[in-house]
Amino acid sequence: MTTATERDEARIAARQAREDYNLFSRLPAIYAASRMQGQQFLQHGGGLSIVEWRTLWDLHEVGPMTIRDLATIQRADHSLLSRALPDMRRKGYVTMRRDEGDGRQTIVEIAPAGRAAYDRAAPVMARRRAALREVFSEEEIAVFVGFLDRFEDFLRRPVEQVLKEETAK
Amino acid sequence: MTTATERDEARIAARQAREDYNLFSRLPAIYAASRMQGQQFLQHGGGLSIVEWRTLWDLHEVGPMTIRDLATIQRADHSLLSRALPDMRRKGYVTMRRDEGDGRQTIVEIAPAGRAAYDRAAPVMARRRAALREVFSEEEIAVFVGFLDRFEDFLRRPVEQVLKEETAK
DNA sequence: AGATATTACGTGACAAGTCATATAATATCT
DNA sequence: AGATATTATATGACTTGTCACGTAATATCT
Repeated sequence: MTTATERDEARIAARQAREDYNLFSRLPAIYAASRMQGQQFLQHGGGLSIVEWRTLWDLHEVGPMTIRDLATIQRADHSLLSRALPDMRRKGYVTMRRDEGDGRQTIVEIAPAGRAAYDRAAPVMARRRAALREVFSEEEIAVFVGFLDRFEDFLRRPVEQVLKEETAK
Repeated sequence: MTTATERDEARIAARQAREDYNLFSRLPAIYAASRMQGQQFLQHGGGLSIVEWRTLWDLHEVGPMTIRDLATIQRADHSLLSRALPDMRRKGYVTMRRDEGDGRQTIVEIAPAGRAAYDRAAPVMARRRAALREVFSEEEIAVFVGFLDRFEDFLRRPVEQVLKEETAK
């Protein structure tokens, strides 16, 4: 706690250096930078949005899927896909049909225009991934992903559980 | 590339497992989970939003700052703070005054109601950070932060530079 | 067979980020 | 002293996430 009444550049710099080690503080900027960079790469590869790219890539690699399947692979809420897909259908990128066996489900499939858009963006995005592998070794990525797994497990613990453990101590 | 015409659960599972090792794919969900969990913690600690909490914490630790200072510490665009602060002033959390020496700058200072809101949220958020230290050792956090630093450096490289390096090869 | 529970998707509402642009104030240059 | 360049903030517009809720279809139970 400070009783400082005037702006103090040294304190500002110290605060920033300290927050560099706060994982919670680091994520917003890194995530935003990743998204912005991804969007810029896609601008060079045909102009797809991040969600469009991700979805076409998934459909291209896996084949037809439900909205729930896409949400599961992308670790996102189904509403994100539910909202994006009608526009993608309008652009001719995908087809959407109700599943004959289960009327609740929608089967999404890549369409020729989507395949073309995928073909245009894929080399650019592959270059991005290759460039990252010049910065991190395969072993380092494995360790990094291990940290992310553990961090995500922590983030998904119920808040009440985390707060209750303190009371038990 | 697949020519699959039917939904295939094994392919879906394989795709998801593979994307687990794609750092770009991992970030959106982890960032969103961090934010949602942070909001839930704050609900237990007085109801501040994430941006409000971060800002009050910074002002409490450092003292008066400009909007640019806050944006620098939080590694965020100045517009995020510029937008949040008038509401925080309206709630009595902060005061805002033009700098006498430089009329372009706004000096933001924590106010009594902000200090009270900070005091209520701080123990809850401290518990969150303490709980994370039970999951990661200090050494592991240092390595993790090193990876994040390198990743962020990569993410901030101009796209043209990354794409040009391929051409040079 | 009918009632109840569960699941899949669509939509409302919102938070939190960014980039771009405009305005005002200051710094620098000639 | 005046012109030009730079900087700080405010605002427009947008993207991408989530949670909550409603509707429709299916699964399960009695």
